[in-house]
Amino acid sequence: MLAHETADGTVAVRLVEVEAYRGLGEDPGSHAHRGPTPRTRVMFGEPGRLYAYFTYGMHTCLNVVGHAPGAAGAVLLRGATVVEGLELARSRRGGASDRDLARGPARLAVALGVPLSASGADLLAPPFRLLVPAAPPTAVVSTARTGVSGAGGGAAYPWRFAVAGDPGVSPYRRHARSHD
DNA sequence: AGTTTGATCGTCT
DNA sequence: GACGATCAAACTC
Repeated sequence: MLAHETADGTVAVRLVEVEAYRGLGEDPGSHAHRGPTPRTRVMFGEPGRLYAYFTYGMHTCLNVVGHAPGAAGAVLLRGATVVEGLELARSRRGGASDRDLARGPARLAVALGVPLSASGADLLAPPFRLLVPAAPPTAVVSTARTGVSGAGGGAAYPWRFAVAGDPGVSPYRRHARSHD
């Protein structure tokens, strides 16, 4: 579960879909594939931090940095259901259905009210709160990652993990520009 | 210094 | 199912 507190209040979500990315040549789909850059440097640092990036000219997506010592990597938060601050999440998402409030990585960032500038923040300290449920979900499925182009998008990297059948899981989409 | 591309979403058909 | 929005980072001269 991840919570974020602002002057407007607190929104908390239960994460039901994530994707894993690694760095340094091990994972062609990762932003950290070619080593650290100003944007991705946080992926090479302390686990438990936020890696937020801006994409498609208008969207912010959130990752939790997490990897073995000396490695690099992060987990993209792709889908969630709102468990606290429902009214605030609704107002931020302007008219979307309750199911769609945090169903998708960019929607999730909007619902939580996390700005791009928060990248690098410690998710274990205020205004954030990140915790693992006492009873982890049992029916977790792994599939190919969503929207990833090139070699990282195939079945070679089945690093998308979702709670089976949960309404907060986003629909699978293949990469927008992969034609045949 | 110029070009390309995207870990997406909402809207329209 | 298809497409446009919109811009920063990364890549190519």
